[in-house]
Amino acid sequence: MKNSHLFPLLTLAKKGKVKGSVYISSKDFGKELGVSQQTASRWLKELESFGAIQRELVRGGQTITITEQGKNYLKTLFVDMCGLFNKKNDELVIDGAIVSGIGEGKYYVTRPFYKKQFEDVLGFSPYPGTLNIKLTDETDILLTKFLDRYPSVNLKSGIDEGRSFGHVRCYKALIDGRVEGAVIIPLRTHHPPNVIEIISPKNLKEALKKKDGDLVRITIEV
Amino acid sequence: MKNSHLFPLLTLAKKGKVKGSVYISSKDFGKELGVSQQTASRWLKELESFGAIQRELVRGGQTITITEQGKNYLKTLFVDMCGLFNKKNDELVIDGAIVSGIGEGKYYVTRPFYKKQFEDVLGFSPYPGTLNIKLTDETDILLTKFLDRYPSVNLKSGIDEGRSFGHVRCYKALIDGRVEGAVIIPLRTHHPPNVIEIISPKNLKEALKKKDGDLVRITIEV
DNA sequence: ATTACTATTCTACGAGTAT
DNA sequence: TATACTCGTAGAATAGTAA
Repeated sequence: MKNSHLFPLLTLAKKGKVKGSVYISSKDFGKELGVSQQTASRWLKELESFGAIQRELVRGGQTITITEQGKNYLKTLFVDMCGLFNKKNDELVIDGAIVSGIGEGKYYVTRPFYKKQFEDVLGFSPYPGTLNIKLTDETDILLTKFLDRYPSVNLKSGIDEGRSFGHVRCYKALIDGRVEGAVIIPLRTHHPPNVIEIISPKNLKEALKKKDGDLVRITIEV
Repeated sequence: MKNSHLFPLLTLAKKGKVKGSVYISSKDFGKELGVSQQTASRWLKELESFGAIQRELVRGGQTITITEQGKNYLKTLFVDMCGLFNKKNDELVIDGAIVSGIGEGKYYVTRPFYKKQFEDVLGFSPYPGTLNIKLTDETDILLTKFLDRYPSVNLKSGIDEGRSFGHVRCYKALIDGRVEGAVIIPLRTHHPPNVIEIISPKNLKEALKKKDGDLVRITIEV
C-alpha cells in the first residue's frame, strides 16, 4: 500500500460508505480523482493486489468492495487523526463479553515481579486471575487503539526468576460502574486485538455475579 | 498541496500535536518517512510554499510549525473520515456565545418566500429575528462541518418580490435544552464559519433571559 | 553539522491500442 | 463499450556536492 493509494481508497470508501460495494468504471473513477482512465485502472489493480479492495469486472464497469484490510488501513489513519483533534475525553466506555482465558493471566499476575509493581502503581493487590473481555462492537475495538494516546501507568520490564518480563501498560478502570480494576496491556500481547484483559483486587466474576458470555462495561478515566 | 504531502504533514502534526512546533533535521525526517534527506528537504520546502507549514532553520535542523491552513487541510480529511466511521450520533452539542447581528437575519426571516417555507418544514413560524451564535471552541467549529454529513430539512431557492432567494438548510435544535428552534445555514452564507444562526418561534433572548456575550448550548438531533 | 542545488536515475503517468 | 497492455515521456527521487 503506497501513500498515493490513500485518496483512491478514501474515495471508494466514501462512495460505498465503507460497507457496501461501489459500481464504477475506471474512466469515471479517474475523472473523479483527476487522473486518466489508465491510471485509475492501475490504481484499482494495485489496491486489489495490496488486498485493500476486491473487484469484479461487470459489463459497463466494475464492482468494488473494500476488504477488512482496506478498512483497517483507513481506521488506523482515522485513529491517528482522532488523537490529533479530539479533546481529552472524560471517560472511555468499552462494552464486551466475558470470555474464558487459558490461565495465562493468572500466571503473570501472581509473579512477584509484577505483583509488587501492580500494588505500587495501581494501589491494590490483584486477585490472582484476570478477566478476559471480548469487545463486541467494532467501535470498541477502535477505542482500544485510542488507549495508546492516553497516559497510562506502567510496569517496568526486567528479569526475575530466571526469565524476562516485558513492559505492561495499565489503565485504571471501573468495571460495570462499581468494581475497581484496571485494563492491562502487555507490550507483547498474547491476545487478539479484540480481547482486553482486566485485573481487580476482587474476583471479578464473583463480585459482578457474572459468567462467561455475560456483558460487562469498562469505564476508563482518561 | 499534493496528495504526496499528506503523510509528511500528518507526521509533523503527530510530532507537534497540531499545536506547537517540531524540531527536526531533514535527514531524520526523511528516515522517519522512508525517503532520502533530499526528498524530505524538498517536501518541507514544498509544504512551506503551499502555506501548510512555517519553517525556521536553526543549527542542527529546523523548527517547523503547522499553519492554520495546514491544520484546516488535516481537519477536512478528518471530518471526511468521521463521516465514514462515526456511528450516527444521537445528538450534536454546540456551545457558543450570543453576538449581535446586523439585522440581516430579520430581513430574511420575514420574507414571505422563506417564512412560508419555515412554517412548512419546521412546523413553527419564526420570530422575526435571528440569534447569532459565535462558536467558542475549535472543536465546535469542526462540528458545524459535521452538519453537512447529516440530513437537513431544506428551504427551496426561488424568485419572489423581484429578487432571488438561495437554498437554506435547517437543522431542528433545542436551545439551552429547553427552547425549540433551528440552526439555519444559507447556502451562500454571509457569516464567518464560526458563527451560526438560530431561529425560533420565540424571541430567544427573552425566552432564555440572555444578552450578548452570554453562552448558549445548541443541541441538534442527528 | 546542516540545507538544498544540480545531475542522474527511475518511477509513474497517459496516449495509443489490443483484447 | 469496458479493462489493461506497451511504451515514450514528464516528473519525482536520489547521489553527489556546494554553501
